[in-house]
Amino acid sequence: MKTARNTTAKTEIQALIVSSSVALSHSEIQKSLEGLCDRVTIYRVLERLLVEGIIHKIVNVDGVVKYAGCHSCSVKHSHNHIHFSCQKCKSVTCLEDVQPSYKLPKNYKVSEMNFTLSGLCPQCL
Amino acid sequence: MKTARNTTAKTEIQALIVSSSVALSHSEIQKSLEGLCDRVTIYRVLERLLVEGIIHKIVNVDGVVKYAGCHSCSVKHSHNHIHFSCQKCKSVTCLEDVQPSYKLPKNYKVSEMNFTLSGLCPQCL
DNA sequence: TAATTAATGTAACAATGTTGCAAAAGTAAT
DNA sequence: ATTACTTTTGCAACATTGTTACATTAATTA
Repeated sequence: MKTARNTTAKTEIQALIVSSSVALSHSEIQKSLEGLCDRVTIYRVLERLLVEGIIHKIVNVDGVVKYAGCHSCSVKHSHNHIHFSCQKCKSVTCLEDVQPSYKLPKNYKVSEMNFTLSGLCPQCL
Repeated sequence: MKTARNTTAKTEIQALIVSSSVALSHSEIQKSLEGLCDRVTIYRVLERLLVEGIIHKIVNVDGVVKYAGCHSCSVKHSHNHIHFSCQKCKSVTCLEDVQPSYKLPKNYKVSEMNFTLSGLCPQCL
């Protein structure tokens, strides 16, 4: 059977993302790790953490892909929360408590939601 | 002064996007044009159409960048509408009538909204 | 029709992401 | 601790998407 292994790369990357208050991009992670492992390894570890449900992936409004830890998914793994993207410092934050409402268009079957607000975060305001 | 010129590339690309019921990606546009112009020209024409406010840019939840015509922006150019992304046929549609509501988090200044619902579109349902 | 300059094609480059394969490193059993 | 097994890694190569510089082409105006 296939058993997952705990490697330095995985441990470090996971700790980095989970302890961060904002979502991190691949290149930001790479910079933080300072050559601990290869570029490709980071991609593969991220993929693994996604599958394991430890982190989730966010495509920002500018197309930059970021990763954030799953803080409130311990019981049910869902990501129907708003993300806030700061136009000044480029940070992406999960606003886990904000649940938007909308009138469901007919004949559409919704299975996922992706809601990002852009503007200025509290730090940049 | 700088005067815009009507070229074949611009005319064709604009017609393609405006007449399409779904948002189109760069590669989809390139396929449709069948070598009418270079890859780079398409990027430049798209940039021009964006600046002129004829089309708008959508970054889909999967990170694919798409372009759609501005149908209801004749008076005021705003794009605070929902987009629907079909997980089966990969189409992205503007649901211009749907306006979501949400409780604004304090200390955040919102200037833009990006809301995409994923699932199955009427054609794929 | 000629002059002006916007727009294009080409080539080169950068960033991001994926894949195949051999080497390295966890894990479990001896 | 050593061995055997197989996951994970590093490397190289490649694909896609997007940008930039520069010479050429072509749209507009006089």
